[in-house]
Parts: sequence; structure tokens; C-alpha cells
Amino acid sequence: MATIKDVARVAGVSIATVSRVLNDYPHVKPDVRAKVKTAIAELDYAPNRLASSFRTQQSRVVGVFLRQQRTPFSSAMAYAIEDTLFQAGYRVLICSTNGDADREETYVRSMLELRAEGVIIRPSGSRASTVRNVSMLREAGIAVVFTDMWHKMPGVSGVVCDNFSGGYEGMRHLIGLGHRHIGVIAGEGAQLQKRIDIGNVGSERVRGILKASQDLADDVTLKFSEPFKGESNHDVGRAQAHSLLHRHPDITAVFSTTDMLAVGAMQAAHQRGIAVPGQLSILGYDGIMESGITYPALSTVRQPIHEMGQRAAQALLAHMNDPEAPVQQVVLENAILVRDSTARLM
Amino acid sequence: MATIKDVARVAGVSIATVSRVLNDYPHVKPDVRAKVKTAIAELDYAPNRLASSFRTQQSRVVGVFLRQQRTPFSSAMAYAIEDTLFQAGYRVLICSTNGDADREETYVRSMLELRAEGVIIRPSGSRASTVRNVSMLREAGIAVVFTDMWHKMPGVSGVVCDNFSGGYEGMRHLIGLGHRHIGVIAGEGAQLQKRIDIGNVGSERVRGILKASQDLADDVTLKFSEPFKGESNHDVGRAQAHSLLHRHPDITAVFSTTDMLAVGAMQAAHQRGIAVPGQLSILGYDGIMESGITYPALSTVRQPIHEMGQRAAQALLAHMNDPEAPVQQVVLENAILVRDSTARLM
DNA sequence: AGAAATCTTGAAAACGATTTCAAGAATGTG
DNA sequence: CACATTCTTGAAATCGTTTTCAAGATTTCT
Repeated sequence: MATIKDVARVAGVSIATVSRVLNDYPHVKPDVRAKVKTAIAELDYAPNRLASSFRTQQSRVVGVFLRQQRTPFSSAMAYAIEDTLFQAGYRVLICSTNGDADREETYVRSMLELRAEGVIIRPSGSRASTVRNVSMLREAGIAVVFTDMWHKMPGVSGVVCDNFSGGYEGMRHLIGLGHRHIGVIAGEGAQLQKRIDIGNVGSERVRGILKASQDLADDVTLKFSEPFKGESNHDVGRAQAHSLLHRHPDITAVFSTTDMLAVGAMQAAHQRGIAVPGQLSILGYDGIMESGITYPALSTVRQPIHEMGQRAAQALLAHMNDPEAPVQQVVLENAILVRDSTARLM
Repeated sequence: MATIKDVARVAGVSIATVSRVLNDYPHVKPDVRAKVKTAIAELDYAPNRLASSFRTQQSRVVGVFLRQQRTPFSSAMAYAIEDTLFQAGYRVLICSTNGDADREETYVRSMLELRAEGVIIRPSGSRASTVRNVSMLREAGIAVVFTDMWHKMPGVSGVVCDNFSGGYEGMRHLIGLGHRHIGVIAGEGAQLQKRIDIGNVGSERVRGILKASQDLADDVTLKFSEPFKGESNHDVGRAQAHSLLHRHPDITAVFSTTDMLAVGAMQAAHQRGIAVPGQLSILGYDGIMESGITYPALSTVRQPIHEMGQRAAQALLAHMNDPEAPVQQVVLENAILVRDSTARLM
């Protein structure tokens, strides 16, 4: 492939001048600039980014760390991030950690070696390992932004949803429909800052749910699913819902802290011949695309996933452009998306 | 950050020796090797990949071009690819083209500039633009592998599913259940080689469906949905199914060439009060995770998406390791996944 | 017109690794 | 023991850019 030297030779100028043209620097006479551009076109020259990145130590690459890239939530966010960064001329390396600490560390090392300029990370693994990894990145001067979960660390911005208020508003919706006996299926997701301990279902969402159940009516009883850990998929949701409905046949609504869990709950209701929303209202949480394909379509607390990704990318850009940029802690509001799986209690 | 020079100084050797240790070359005495390793650990040294990539002109990076990264199919495949390449020490740049030709071209240019070593591409856009873009990559010595769709190009391998036989076997399933009046909702996906023209529904899958309807029984009538283009989502599927059921109330089964279309068809059936599978069997195509969350769970022609990704990544590795490696044309078989949305005709 | 300021350009020095070459040390062979 | 072979090491070149510096050309100002 042609190099800058070839261009210089063909244009009859020095490589410094070619470089100036390439980077749109001033102080190049119009006719010289034109000559160089002609030579570039003629030779079909593409600057060797490997060389310029090396020289400037700027890779124009950022890493996006995801727990699982297969998940609708993750892939939607990754897309929003990629899209925003693409416009700004950055390319994104995908780093699915699978919640595997070793793998996360390997990827962190890669980011250091590749001199990534920034990293957006949705923490998996333990708080300690996250902090350690992020510290390594920060020490190397790499900008870091958290999404979906936030750890307070110097120089690190975060974009999260207000999961407390999401839980609260979800309950307001159910209570407003007249429900008083409500089952809660809580997964692991969406902890904001430090988890509180209510069995294993400690999360901001659950805190919001609890608070709302105290604030908004005085005769609400909540029935929690059994603690579990691991992925929040529909199989787990189905099993949890079966157990919940078996133990507490009087509940008239189920609030799942995840759409996929809610989908499972809906399957369980179908299997038990319980009409949704006639006999049982089901409310999800996330607003992933998949929640719209159930029958009846799932009512849910919608997270602005795309906006989360966008905002995270913007925050990252801010930090990359100016290492002294102030830390942002963006909290986005969720909105109840009322579809067909919740109804007024008869 | 520490450089190789610092390591050399601390270890009291030359940078050449440090390099030899870093790259596990022979001809370094054990004690020297140990000294160097100590120095590396002490300095917390991470080789500057920007420098070594520049020197060797090997970026250890590959690009994955996807139409839409949000799609369950794409993200599942991207994950399989990333996973396989991760093991081999490659990092993957995600390039969602959105079917936007400009954007695809920008990304192609990025691959050239970044000296990506390989690209896996699921073609979007026109055949002509794909061929042009792939040619640019190939001329720059970048290995290319197609997935999901294959264009015959020198030196370019491809991994596809046997969509013809998938369509054929899907029909065998439906016909075997006694269905004779079958609706077909065909999206744009999955053309293998050149499309044949049956209105706008020309695809290998449809060819398989047609062939099977001729081979396997002599009283099958197929009713096609109206031609449409654009994304195959459940909204489109619902609309198509409504129109189909309206125009041809006698059909007892619907075969959709995409799971998401089938999901829409299921919604349409629900809305029309048609029992699935009691009055109408619905068969999808893809086997994406989402197809399992409908109620009833969707029967579908499952594509081995994960394996497709794996095989594509392996083919790419083969080409990257040896530019003379023979072109592979991998054709994977689909399998019918019988769940609850198809039943014997009463 | 002459001095000062500003433009325009090219030569050469980086950047941090890998790799080639040659030389000296160690080992093997007769 | 002399010689050939193989090991081990370091000096220096190199990859393709960007950037600094200085010099010459041009413009602006008084």
C-alpha cells in the first residue's frame, strides 16, 4: 500500500506537508494543498492508522464491557453506544465478560495494551474486582463511564436509571388499579450503589416497591419470590411464578423486576389457566423489545435504554476530550408503559 | 507508562532481549529470562500494542459487520464470533451498518486504516456494493468471511445454513401434520446466492417451501403474503398475517420465514380469536431465543446460530493464519424445533 | 524602504516495539 | 586441542506517521 512518502514524492513536496494536508492544518498554500490531494486520490492512499495512532498514542478506539452481549438489554445499549461514538469518529471494541472475572481482566489488559482511549462498563462480578479493574484503567489515563450501575470512584461518571422511583411508580400503577395482594419476583439486576439486604432480593427497585407499598395504601401485602441468583431468564421467572402462585393463591398482581422474569410469569399463568390480566396482572421492568411480543403484551416499567447508551457515550466523549471534565452522575427516569397485561381489579 | 527501554534498563539487558522474552522466543538463558520477567512485574509493564502493531503491521483486530446489532439473531452470532476469536487472541470491532451504504463504506475504510486482519460480514445492501467493499478489503490483504449469505468471490469463505432444506423440512413438518392450506409469510432474509423472482418473496427458504409442496403431497395450496420490504419485525408479521387470514380464511397453518414474523402472526391469531395451535398452526424460522417466550411456544426451524458464528470465526482464523488457505463453503443444516404452536390438523 | 511580523515549507527527530546482523560465549566433534 | 557448530546477546535499522525547529518567502507596518 502507498505510504505518505509515495504521496510526497508524487506531489513533489515533503512528507511534512502531506501530513499537514491530511490533518487539515493551516499554513499550506492552496495550490500545494490541491497537488497533494490529487496525489492522494491518484495513489488511493489511506493513512496507516497503526502508524499515526502509534505516533500520537491515540487509538480512537473505545471498549464496551458487557456482561452478556446476547441479552436484549445489552445489545440495545451497545448499539446506542456504538452509534453515538461512530459519529464522533471512534470505533468500538466489544468485550463480553460473561461475568467471568478472568476474562474481564484479560480484556482490561487488552484495553491497556491497545491504548483504548475510553471504556464504558456495565459492572459485572464483585464490587472489589470492578474497582480494581477500573482503577487500572484510570491509572493508565483511560476514561471510564459506568452504565446501569454506579460505583463512586474519582473521575468516573455514571449513567443509571432511577430504579427506586421505577419500582415506586410501578407499584403506584398496580395499587392504582386496586391491587393489594401483590407478588414480587426480584432478580439480581439494577442495584444502585450498595445493596440492602432483604434476603437476596436487595435492589433499588425492591426498595422503591417496599416504600410505595407503605406510602400509597395501608392494606398492601407483598409476597416475595424465593431468593435466587444467576441469570434472570424466562425459565427462572416461570419457576418463581409457579412457586409464588402456589404458595399465595390470593395474589392478584405480579411485579417482576425484569421483563424476562415477567415473561416467565406469564407463561406460568397460562399453564395454570389463570387469565392475564383478567385474574392476574403482570408488570415487568425494562421495556426490552421482547416484552412487546408476548400475548397479552406486557405492561412494564420502561428504561430508556437507548438514551442510557447515548448519554454514557456522550459522557465518555466529554472525558476523552478533556481529562479534567467534571464527573457526571446522570440519573434517567423510567416511565410506565401500560400495555395489556395489567388491568383494574374487578 | 513504562516502556521496553525501562524494562531493559531495570533488568540490565538490551531491549532486544526484553523483546525476545516478551514474545517467548528461544535463545534466552533462563536466568536472564527470569531477570526480565521480574523487571516486567516490578514496573507493571504492558507492551504498547500500538507500537508493536505498527511495527509488525498486525493489529490482532477483526471487524464484524452486522446489519443490526440489536437483532437477536445478530447479537447471538456476534457473541459466538467474539467468543471464538477471543480465545485466539483477537479483539473484535463491532460495525453495525444499519443497512446504510455510506456507513458500511466508512467502516470498510476504518478497517483499511486500522489494518484489521480480518472481517466477518453479513451482507446488507446491494450485491454490487457488497462486492465492491469486500474487494477493497481483499485488495488490502484483509481476510473476509461471509455469514448467513454468500457471494462467490475469490478467496472469500462463507458459512450459511441450508435454507432450502430448512424450508423443505418445515413444510414436511406441516404437511405431515395434515395441513394442506398453508399460508406463507416471507420476509427478505436468508437469500442464498441469487434470488429467484416470485414477486418479492424470492428466497431459498421459499424455494424449499415450494419444492416441498410439490414433492410431498399433491393437494397442497400455498397462499403467500403480500410482497413487502424492510425489517422483519412482529408488527409487519401481524399485519401480514391479518391480511392473509382475511383473504384466505381457509388456511390451517402459517409458515413464516422469520421468527419475528411468526410472533406477529401469533398476535394476529390471538386478536382474531383463532386458537393456536387448535385452529391454526404457526411455524417460524430462526430459533432465536425470543421464539421460546411466546405462548404457546413457537415451533420453528432452528438455525444453529452459535455454530454459524463459531464456524465463521474459525474460517477467518484459517485465512488469517494462512493467506493461501483454501476457500471453505460451510453449509449447516437446520433442525425442526417442535414446540407448541403446531399441531395435527383435526 | 526597511524592519517586523507572519506564512510556508522541508529536514530531521521522535514514538516503542521487532528484527537483522554480527560478534562473542558456550558446546560439540574429531 | 583445534576447529566447527550452536547459543546468547546487543547495537542499530526500521516501520509510517506527527511534530519541532529553523530558514526562506511573503506580507504588514511605520
